[in-house]
Amino acid sequence: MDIRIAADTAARTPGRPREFEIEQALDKAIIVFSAKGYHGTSISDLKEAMGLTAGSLYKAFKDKKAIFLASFDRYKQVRNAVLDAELQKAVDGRDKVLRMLRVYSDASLGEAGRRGCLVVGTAVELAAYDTEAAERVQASMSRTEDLLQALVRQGQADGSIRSSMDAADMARLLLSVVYGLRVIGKTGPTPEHASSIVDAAMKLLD
Amino acid sequence: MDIRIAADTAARTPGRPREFEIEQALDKAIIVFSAKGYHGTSISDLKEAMGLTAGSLYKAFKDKKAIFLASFDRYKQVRNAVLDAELQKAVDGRDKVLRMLRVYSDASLGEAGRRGCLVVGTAVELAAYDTEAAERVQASMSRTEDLLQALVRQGQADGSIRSSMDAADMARLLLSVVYGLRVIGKTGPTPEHASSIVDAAMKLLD
DNA sequence: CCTATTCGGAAACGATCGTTTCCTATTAGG
DNA sequence: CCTAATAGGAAACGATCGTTTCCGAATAGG
Repeated sequence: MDIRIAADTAARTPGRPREFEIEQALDKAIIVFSAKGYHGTSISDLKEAMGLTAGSLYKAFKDKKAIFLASFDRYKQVRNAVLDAELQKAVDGRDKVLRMLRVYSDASLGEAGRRGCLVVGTAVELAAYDTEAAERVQASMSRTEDLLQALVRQGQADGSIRSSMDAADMARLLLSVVYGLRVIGKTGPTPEHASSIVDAAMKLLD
Repeated sequence: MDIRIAADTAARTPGRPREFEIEQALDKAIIVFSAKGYHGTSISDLKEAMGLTAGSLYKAFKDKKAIFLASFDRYKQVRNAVLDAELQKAVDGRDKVLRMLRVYSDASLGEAGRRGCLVVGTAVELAAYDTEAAERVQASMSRTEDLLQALVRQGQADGSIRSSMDAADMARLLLSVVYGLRVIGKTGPTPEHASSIVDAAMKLLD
């Protein structure tokens, strides 16, 4: 069985092999889509940013929409990895919430902040009339809300977060705060500005 | 002097008079721009929504960008009027904050919520590379933040809001909450969902 | 009444959009 | 070594984009 698996992983697809890494190309696409939005990004923009010709693009992806959705999925994967790594450093529930807020507030600063969040961007630009985009946004938002709620519950269980407020309500408010941070980040707040929002939000946990 | 003013207001411009009201047309444009964004809205979309031909559009506005900016300004004017009317009903500072949050939360529900906020949409889609759009977004956000801060200070002065937290910090957090509400509204939260966010935010004032 | 000016509307403009085609290059398998 | 299959790349596709032009209709001022 090991042999068969080894053979499978070693197996190459027939024909000329691709000369670029899909994920690296998507990382470039994410930057363009985040800054200019879906409709504001042309295939020419993507060709330049990803260093590919139209032929290679359309062999790797069905159409522009597929490039966008793949970028969205890759974005979620990368951001979730950053978040998970940060959460592992936390000592209790309250610390986890704090670190999560800081991940969002850091992402809202400077160049990355002006570039923006692909989830927020997709929600604002596409969710109203594109079902596929709306589903991914909805799933992403639910996931983030659920995570926040779990962190709050953990903090309430370990005593680091007050239990006098419903965890679900607290999570929804914090969800609103993090997306708001991403919106405010588009016009470039100062680090002090962003961290004051995080600090104020944390007072809710007392 | 009264006579001169009356003559001025009565003065008509030469040539054939315009057959539509600019502000009514802009109200239609706002709906389209909010739902589909700037780049997602074509001149054909605007023609259909506003009930105009390209000729009339380009005689009333320099170009597509000018239509958008005029829509943005009109949107701000309309929303500010709604907000001001609501604030006048309030009995104290805390009540003003509550009513302001409710104005945003109401706007985030149902069809209007899915359509979205033109300020948030412009921030997300255009602010990163369009200076003119970024300036208006920045001005709008600052104005909203300043208003929130003034309301909080008023509440702290009349004793309806706790003074143990800095008004500027509180205002920034609430600013983040209202923009977050608008983002969440794009995927259609339930009224209970939205009002639970408002209720949770109000607990910050205790 | 005549002239100047603006509007409404249809048609047409070049530019750019997203996408496809076609040819060559490069690989795997028999 | 030959065949099948895929990738890279340039050129070209029809469609749609934002915008302009042109013409008849409607108004104000002299």
